[in-house]
Amino acid sequence: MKPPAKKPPVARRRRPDNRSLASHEIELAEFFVQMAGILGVPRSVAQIYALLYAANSALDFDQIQAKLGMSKGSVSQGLKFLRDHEMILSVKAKGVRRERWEPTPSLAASLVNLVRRQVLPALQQSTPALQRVLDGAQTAGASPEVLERLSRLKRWNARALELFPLMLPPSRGG
Amino acid sequence: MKPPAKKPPVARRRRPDNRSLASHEIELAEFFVQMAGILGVPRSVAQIYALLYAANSALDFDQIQAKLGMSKGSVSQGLKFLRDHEMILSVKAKGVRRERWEPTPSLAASLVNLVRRQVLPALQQSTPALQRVLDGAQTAGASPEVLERLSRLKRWNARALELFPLMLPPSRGG
DNA sequence: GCCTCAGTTCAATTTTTATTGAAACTTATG
DNA sequence: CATAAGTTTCAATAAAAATTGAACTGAGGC
Repeated sequence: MKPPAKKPPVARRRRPDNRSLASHEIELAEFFVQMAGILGVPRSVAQIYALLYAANSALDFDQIQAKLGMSKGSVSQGLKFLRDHEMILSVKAKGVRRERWEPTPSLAASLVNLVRRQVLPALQQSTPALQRVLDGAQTAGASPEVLERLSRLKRWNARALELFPLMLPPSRGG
Repeated sequence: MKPPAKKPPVARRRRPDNRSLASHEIELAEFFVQMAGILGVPRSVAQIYALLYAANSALDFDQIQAKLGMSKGSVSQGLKFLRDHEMILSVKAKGVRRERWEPTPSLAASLVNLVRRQVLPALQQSTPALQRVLDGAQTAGASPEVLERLSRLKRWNARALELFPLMLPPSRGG
């Protein structure tokens, strides 16, 4: 587990100093980076999202790269992640090739999506696995307490699978 | 973000082969490891928990180390983590120095604890931060849309802070 | 009071994950 | 069709996180 933030986390890494960002943009990025950390989303993705979130208008690839001092690769991957999770939308002006990005209206929906994509596949996989575990334990002569624990786990798993899809309609087309 | 499990994840790392674990114990460990991954809990911790979860009786330090083929350091830190999050309990027989461990009765409560400890401090910190962001944006002449987004974020943060403590009584003594 | 056992700490190391950047790919457009 | 803008890919590299193990601590027993 990541070391729980000891003292002043003295910036050891050579990060661009983002002179072009206003202080409130920097602070918002810090907020998103922290939240993203909990969800296992990389810093660069959170930074991009924060930038778009606080922007008065949609931004294009190069603006993002310049403002954050980030490599093309990171910007591309970050935008892909955000697109895939329906957290940003492209705003196309006709006659303009370049895509411009802004956050989707509902951050809430995006977050639910994000969590669902992490958790659902795991839950689905584990349904048969937990059954096998229970069978194995029974065969191996596990105590009644252990069998009870394992059954409870299996019931939970099943219930979570039922409940999850109700949180929000799945993304269309997926 | 961790590469999303490409092909057969051919075990590259030299992990102990745990010959002494029954197949259902191994499969349960895999389940817990996967779930732990989502919560950002290290593999070794999940393995220890799984071992205790499927054990017919409480296990001591050396038994855990032997069964999992893990270093003393990892076992010590893993047990500390599990203790700190109230996921295991020590069962003391008198006249015996060595501590023996078993899972706490409620995995649910433990998980809520775990999540709360990750999220609550972040939410608390961000309350003033988000206010500053909003003020800064206002000063910097942000558009009404941006100001609206930021206010919504702030309201959410506040609401989450209200709601969280209701999930379960906080651990006593903390 | 010393010795031993049980466990902890933490610097060094290994493993995993994120980021970079140059080359490759993909269209719109002259 | 050639060009070039816009973007993606991916091998190499950097950074972060987990694990190890040897030195250390401290509670009991003797």
